[in-house]
Amino acid sequence: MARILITSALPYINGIKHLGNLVGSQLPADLYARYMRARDHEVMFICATDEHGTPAELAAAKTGEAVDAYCARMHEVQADLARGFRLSFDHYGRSSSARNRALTQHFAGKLAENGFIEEHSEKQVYSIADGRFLPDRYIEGTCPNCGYDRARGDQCENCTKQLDPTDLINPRSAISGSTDLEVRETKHLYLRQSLLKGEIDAWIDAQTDWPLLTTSIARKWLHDGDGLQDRGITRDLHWGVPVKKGDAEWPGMEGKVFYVWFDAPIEYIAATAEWADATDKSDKDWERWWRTDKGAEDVRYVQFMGKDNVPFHTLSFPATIMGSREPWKLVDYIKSFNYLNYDGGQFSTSQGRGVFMDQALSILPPDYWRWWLLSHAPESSDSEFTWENFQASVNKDLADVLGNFVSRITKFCRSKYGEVVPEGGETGERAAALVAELEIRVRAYESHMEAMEVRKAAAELRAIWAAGNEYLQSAAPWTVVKTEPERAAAMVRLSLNLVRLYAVLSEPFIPDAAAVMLEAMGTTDRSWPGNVAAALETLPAGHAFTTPDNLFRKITDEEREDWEKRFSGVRS
RNA sequence: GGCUAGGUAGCUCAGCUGGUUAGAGCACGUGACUCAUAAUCACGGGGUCGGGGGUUCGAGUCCCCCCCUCGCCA
Repeated sequence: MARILITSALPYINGIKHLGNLVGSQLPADLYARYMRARDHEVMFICATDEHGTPAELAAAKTGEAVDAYCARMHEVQADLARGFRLSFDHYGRSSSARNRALTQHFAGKLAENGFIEEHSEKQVYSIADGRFLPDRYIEGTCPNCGYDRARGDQCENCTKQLDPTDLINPRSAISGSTDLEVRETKHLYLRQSLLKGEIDAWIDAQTDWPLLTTSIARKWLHDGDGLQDRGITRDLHWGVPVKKGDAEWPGMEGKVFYVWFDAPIEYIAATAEWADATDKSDKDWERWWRTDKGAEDVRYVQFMGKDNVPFHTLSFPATIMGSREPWKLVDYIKSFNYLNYDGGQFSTSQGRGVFMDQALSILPPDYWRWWLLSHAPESSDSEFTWENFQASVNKDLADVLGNFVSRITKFCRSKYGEVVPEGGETGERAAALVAELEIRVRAYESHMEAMEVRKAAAELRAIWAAGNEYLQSAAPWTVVKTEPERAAAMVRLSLNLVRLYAVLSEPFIPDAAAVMLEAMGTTDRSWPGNVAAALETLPAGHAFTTPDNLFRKITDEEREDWEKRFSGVRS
């Protein structure tokens, strides 16, 4: 039994995520976690909402809530949706937790002690009306280069010229529109990543089994231009982790907070501590996942994320951990995803384009979405969601291939033998061939799951389902039963056992349907098939079962057209 | 403009270090079956592997040039 730590990139707090966000990290991470648990490994699966920063403050201001109340509410909304999609987090934490505050301050203190923090004085624009400093994106004005009147503080979107906020003509706050601005001197902390460049470089070089997508992004940032740059880790905001050196005050940094990218990944660790708190465990229990001096040396740590998150996880977060000079666990494998497009364009949170998690669940149960998203995960390149493809995939794979298999065998058995696994007879050559095929396919499925080859695993699982239909079709118990009822009984017995096997194998993809299948088969035996032949003798003759309702319904053309229209525009 | 990843059957995609007639699922056609959610199973049609050069006995697979899509960066 191995110990596997799994984290999914943290969804930002300001709003409901779309299906592209879901398939880019949380969903494949859940697939992997469920599979590893099914294989009897000890799994810690962690996710959390990323709550700090200006976007959260602005979103709260819009709804008229205090920012902490807004975050608490939105956390519940997102946690609810995660449950709705059956995401099996051991803990769904919050980056605004007390644990993360303490841990973030602890890391900052250690980094300072070890000489990896530098104080910089800089000039920034302060808005008197808003009572705050305005980061680059939150100040607008006229571009001195081209005259475009909505240039942002960091860049003019019209002529692409890079700007300093102080260059803008007639600058105004993008938050309130106020022009009552002044330039103030402010001090910030920088993480001296440049000093760690050699160490990070060597570490990346050692990751020979990582996908090119991951290492090439890291190398680009390490080697381009002047190499890895130091980064500011503090901001003049109210909402965030107060800047402290461990438990101690940080002179000159009063009223400032850590920048969100610094505290967010630390939340992976803090959320595990939150898990311990929530389940009445001790510090030891979470530290054995994260501290290599306290039992984590045999943990395999896998991170899931979209490609946009790769730089933070290959450079910034490792720099934080390495620079602490404490024995924290570094990631062992990063699984990154490309983007999912929506019907010829991009999913867009800001424009409300695409299908969002709450909308998806309002029209169909989670298994339908899980199956389509995972079997079309954007692994090797960006992939595309279309309603037509979704309908075809769900109807064919889930309803016709798997659902109908369960339906035809349980109903046939019920009408000929009653709702009991029939006894007698011997299975023949066809059954032996089926077992041999499944033995090969199940091993292939396992190796794809272990390698996190999500699409390939889905394709293999589908082939495993189809093998059951092929067997039934060629064995034809409905014909055999007329002349040799015992031989037909053996075929039915084998097929009912296939239903249980399918439930066990399919659970990581479609947990609800798997639960229904197991319940219908009247068993709680979820043991993984070490040997397919043996696994197909789990339900003995005389074992009672029930005939379930259809596992999946089909999506009609009318529904598809309706949804296509409903989700074509902008979310209201 | 620089960089990454792509451009393979109508659609969504596989094709590792170059090697027999280029694969899968869906869609389409024909047949079989009738237990089942008008489901299933078998067989078949369909591609000059973005374009052009080159290396090689042999290239979708390597090299060069060009075109197109997507993303990141400046």
